[in-house]
Amino acid sequence: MSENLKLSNQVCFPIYSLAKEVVSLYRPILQRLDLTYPQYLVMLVLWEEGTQNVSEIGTKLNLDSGTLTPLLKRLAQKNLIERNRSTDDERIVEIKLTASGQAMKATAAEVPEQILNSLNVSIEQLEALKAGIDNILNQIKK
Amino acid sequence: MSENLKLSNQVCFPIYSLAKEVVSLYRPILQRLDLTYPQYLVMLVLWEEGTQNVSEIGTKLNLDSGTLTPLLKRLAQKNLIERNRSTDDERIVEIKLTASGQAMKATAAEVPEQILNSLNVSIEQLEALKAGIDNILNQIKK
DNA sequence: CATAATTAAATTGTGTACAATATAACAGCA
DNA sequence: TGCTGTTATATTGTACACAATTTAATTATG
Repeated sequence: MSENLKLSNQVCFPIYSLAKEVVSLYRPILQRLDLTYPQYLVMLVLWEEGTQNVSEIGTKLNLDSGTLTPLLKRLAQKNLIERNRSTDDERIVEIKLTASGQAMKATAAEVPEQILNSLNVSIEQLEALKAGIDNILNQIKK
Repeated sequence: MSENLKLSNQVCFPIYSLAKEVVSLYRPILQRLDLTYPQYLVMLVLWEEGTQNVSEIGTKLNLDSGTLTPLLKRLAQKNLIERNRSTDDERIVEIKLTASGQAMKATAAEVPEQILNSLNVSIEQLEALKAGIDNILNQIKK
């Protein structure tokens, strides 16, 4: 196989591995908040943008209702969010932070710093990686 | 939050998204082989390196027995591999390609090219991304 | 040699992911 | 109004992913 052809394996597998590594870097840090990484992503969306419906969250995180519905039920069970059918359009479920969910934002503010520390990489390296990834993500979406 | 602190989210989420995108690029292509991406990775290891035991595969792919045992049982059910306890050390399960699994190697040879095409990115961009990812992966492992 | 410690897989339980389908609600229109 | 098509979410089924535990086999040690 030519070197160019091997390249797809040599890039795709590291992407797959890196994503798992990143999630496992978050795991011990988020454990203190009793959150998984996808749950943390949902909370980030709600902290940044306030009440959202399921499909808005799904669009922002690239997750469908088959993933989000049970995840959101778990967040509701932890009393971090409320799930309410819109009275306006009863197909829509609005996801709203509870006081407890809102309060968690302050504690969670430490997470990025802890991740940056455990990533153990220079800002320049991160910027370069981000540029490379954004580049590919944009190409793929076309 | 400072720009530097935001950076971890701005890098980690794209990594997580890109990995999912990559797997979903493989999905339609691997579907013709009736393989998932993790199953394809296991087959690649066996095609490249021959008979391996479970933990050797796990080390190479960063997967533990909780993931591999059921995955390998599915590959065995498709008659692509055989699972045999080593007579030498009965704790060890040797994973060996069947004739059918070996034969699939030829068909699977087209996969990298199809992925490269659907990635729709220049070799240079891929090389740059690979360098960035390998860099971070090495740092994290320390 | 007997027992303790280690090792390799398997199992169990929880939590994503996503395709396919189902359900209910809404919108457009004859 | 009644029907049709669309939309938003939920459900079902399959397949990872990994922590924690279990089981069986091997190795180390007194």
